[in-house]
Amino acid sequence: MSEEKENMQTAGKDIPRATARRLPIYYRYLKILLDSGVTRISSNELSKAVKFDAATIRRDFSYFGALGKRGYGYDVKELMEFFGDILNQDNLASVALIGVGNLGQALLNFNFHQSSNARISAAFDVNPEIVNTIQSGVPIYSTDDLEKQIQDQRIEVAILTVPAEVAQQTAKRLANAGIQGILNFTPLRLDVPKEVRVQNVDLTNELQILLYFINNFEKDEN
Amino acid sequence: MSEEKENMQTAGKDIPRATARRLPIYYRYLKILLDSGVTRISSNELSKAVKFDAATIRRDFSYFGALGKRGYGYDVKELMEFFGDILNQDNLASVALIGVGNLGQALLNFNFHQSSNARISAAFDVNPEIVNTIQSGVPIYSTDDLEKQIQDQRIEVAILTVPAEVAQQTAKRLANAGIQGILNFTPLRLDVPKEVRVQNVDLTNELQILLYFINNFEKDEN
DNA sequence: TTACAATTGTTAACACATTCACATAGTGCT
DNA sequence: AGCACTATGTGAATGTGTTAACAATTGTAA
Repeated sequence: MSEEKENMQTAGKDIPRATARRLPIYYRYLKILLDSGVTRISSNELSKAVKFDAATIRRDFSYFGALGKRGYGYDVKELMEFFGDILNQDNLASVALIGVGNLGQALLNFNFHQSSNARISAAFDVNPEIVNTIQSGVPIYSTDDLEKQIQDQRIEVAILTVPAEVAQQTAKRLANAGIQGILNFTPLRLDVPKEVRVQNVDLTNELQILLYFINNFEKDEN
Repeated sequence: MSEEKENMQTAGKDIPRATARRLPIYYRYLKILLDSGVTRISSNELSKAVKFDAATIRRDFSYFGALGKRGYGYDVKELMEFFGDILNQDNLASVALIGVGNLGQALLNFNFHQSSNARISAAFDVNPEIVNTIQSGVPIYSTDDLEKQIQDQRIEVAILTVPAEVAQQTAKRLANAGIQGILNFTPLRLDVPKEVRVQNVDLTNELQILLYFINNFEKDEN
């Protein structure tokens, strides 16, 4: 297959990864600002809220064009709507949750929908006691029906919260079923075809990193 | 060579952040390898498992001295023990969980202890129905007792899973109580004194980033 | 013992990310 | 309308992270 790396001008330009990771954070704060009646904001004020350097914020915004006004700042509503478009906020994404254990259960309750353009529309587990029930408004299917449901419901993203032992084989099935992205909560580094994007969320790791920094740097920057 | 121990003790300051973030991942895989009887490994083999470039792995290891042998690779047991020391694996850290809601509950069950040197030894909540009970072996205290318990139990790290509305004020109390690190699951960017380290885990964000990249046909790691 | 294959440790180049610093352009006051 | 501010957008400098490439060194086999 030919990879169309140049063709991604669709919604944004060639946005640096570090900038992309900050977009949802900007978006969230802009929404808060708008809700509390703030109509304009400067990069310096925003900097205090989101804790990124003001120059970083201005540079980030500038990748999308000249969104501000010199001597004035940025119009909150305008900016928020702009980022809303980039983040596809008017388009609800259906997400599958694979593995309804402790963490899976919590994520079902978590209600991503409230704070993002995504919604868990199907969950899967092997436990016959919960299969075919509805938890937090989400139907639990048997893992046997993984491929069928993903295709029927046109689900593009999966949240993987299965035990480590079955993580790799499940990821393979997800990839075969046409999933485009996996939010991976297992500690394994998944092997997937290159067209599938994996975003790792490794809770044990985050805690260990925090402990490492505390033990090794008495005081330092964030 | 013979000053390996010294390197380990003093290395902290010079280790790049990016390297530090990979240490727990190396450690985990080395443990898996050791458990399955593997005694030696090359940077290339390890690269296939953890999905970092082999040169990156060698560079990471080299910050701690010459841990391998040319033409041979790395001794799994030696390496694992070395990283175990760096990550303070023989020293169990007591962690407080603040906020026993959906996510907090899941993290209580999660049992960090099994896969790391940390253990949740106290949890806090405002809900009188669960205060003074024990959940997953962890006592739930009233949030009123936050400062007292943290100081009595010499807890240095807190996992913050409270509602966003009270996140900042709780963080302030944690900082005042002498907490050194916060694993922040709330969507807020906390304001804390510079000696307190914050590690943000923003679940909605991770999902949004994944969706953004999928929608914009890009492909890269983490 | 010597030769060969394997694999490290590291230099130098590159790539990505952040920040400084300021010309520029627009705001808002009088 | 003019002037003093303000805050953007960005070139240049700096900082951080990754990777190609290979000399150096060791294990292993004959």
